[in-house]
Amino acid sequence: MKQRLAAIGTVEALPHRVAAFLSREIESGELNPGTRLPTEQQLSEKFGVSRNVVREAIAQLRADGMIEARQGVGVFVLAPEQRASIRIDGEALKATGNMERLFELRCILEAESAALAAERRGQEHLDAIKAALDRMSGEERWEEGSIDADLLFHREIARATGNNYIHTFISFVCEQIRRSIHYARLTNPLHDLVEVNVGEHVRIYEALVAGDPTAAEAAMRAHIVGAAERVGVKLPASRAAHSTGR
Amino acid sequence: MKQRLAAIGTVEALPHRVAAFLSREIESGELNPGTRLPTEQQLSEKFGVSRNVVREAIAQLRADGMIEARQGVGVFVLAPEQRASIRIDGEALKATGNMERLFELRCILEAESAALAAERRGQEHLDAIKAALDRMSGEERWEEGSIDADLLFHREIARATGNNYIHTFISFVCEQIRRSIHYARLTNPLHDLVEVNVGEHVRIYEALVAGDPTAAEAAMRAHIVGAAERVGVKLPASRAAHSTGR
DNA sequence: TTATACATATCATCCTACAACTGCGCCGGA
DNA sequence: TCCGGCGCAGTTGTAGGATGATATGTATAA
Repeated sequence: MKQRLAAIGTVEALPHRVAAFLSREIESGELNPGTRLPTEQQLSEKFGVSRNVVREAIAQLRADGMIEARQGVGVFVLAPEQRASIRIDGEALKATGNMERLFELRCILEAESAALAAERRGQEHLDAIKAALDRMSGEERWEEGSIDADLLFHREIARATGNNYIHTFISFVCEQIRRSIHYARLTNPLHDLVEVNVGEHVRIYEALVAGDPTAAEAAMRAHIVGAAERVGVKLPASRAAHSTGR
Repeated sequence: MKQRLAAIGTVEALPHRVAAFLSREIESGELNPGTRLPTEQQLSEKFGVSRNVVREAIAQLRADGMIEARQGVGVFVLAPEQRASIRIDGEALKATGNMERLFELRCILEAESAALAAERRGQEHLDAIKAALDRMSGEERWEEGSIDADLLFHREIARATGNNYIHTFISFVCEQIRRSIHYARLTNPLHDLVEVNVGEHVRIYEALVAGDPTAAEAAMRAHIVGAAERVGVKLPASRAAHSTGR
């Protein structure tokens, strides 16, 4: 039985499509943990691809810890708790495509990140943050380079928390933001208020230098609300104004 | 030029070993972002394996967003910030201090999540949360089933925020937590204080029913600090006590 | 009944060949 | 000299067969 893999116009690689198909089947619960997948032979016939392609697809799923292959026996679906690694990919988030929600998450993460950074930052962190700030200020308009510098500024703050998980998460969110910005530019003209943007960053930086968690958090919240508005997103007020004083 | 892959006693699959080798080279900075990897042919000769094995290794790295393959050109190293996915593997949790950092991240996400959920939850959300709570209470000891119910409780709260990004992130962290619990159980005996744990959850639930964001956030922070302590992790006090009153 | 040997199924690896794509240089014409 | 088309070499992508390694079930013999 041959089965067409979503015949989109895209030239996406075959292994990726097979992996995505199996992945959906597993996530949706059609294939319960513990069940055995069809053999490589059967899968290659089912999808109309070579076994080689199937093997690469399985390699991807196995790298994600979603399945386990036992030589001479078969390939089995793993339960979430016995997975060796976990992954979030950008595609999963793009589906909702809701910039407002993305900024909301960003606000949560970065506000706390700023507060933690204010308490824990060392001189080297301040230097790195300052360097990013300077790069940002040098730009005339809000171009690609200044977006880079902007996001670097935020990543450096995350790094200053000393918590690698926070750093990883914020880096990830920043990349999503970058893509959203690209998209937003196409739909509605951005207000290139460079000086406003830089001013907000300066206030965050000053709070970090002062080692004042409360001020850093407040400045960060204000900045993200502002940044959201500049790309045409309005955050719910209740959360935006949340816990600025503790 | 043949090169021996770390000849550990383990019978780990060849593709995994190749992927690990390349991964280390990239992480350590020996291969800068933008540089081209040797061709599949060269790699297969270098490692003394077939090209097929090399391809599977590359497939894994590509799934991690670490490299990018362009047909007819070559395979290139991607910069960390342009990776399309984030991944954390279980081994990393065993490093000292990682669990503490993980709980710190969890505290940030879940505290805000609880506050948002208190504002936005509908009746269906409350029902789902209550169902998880009941399942948890039914258990005598802190067994696998109650851990499932516990994490489900938290995921349902995340879902009640109506923000899919938050839900995805918290689900991700929850899986890490599950694993850290498994690991903690092996090293030090857990205090099976079921009633304490359930009590903390009840207080969160009540705050959600009441629609009180402040109380929900406080209850969640108290719970996570308590949960961390029960697996032998002490969160920094400054953050644990943060902004419980706003 | 039990234990050993065999047959089978399946994944793991290797191999060769070809297709698809890219970049670059060669070559002919204006 | 300049320029554009065209083919060639190199690289990844896909196909398919062959063989080795390993686990599982089965049949046979003691």
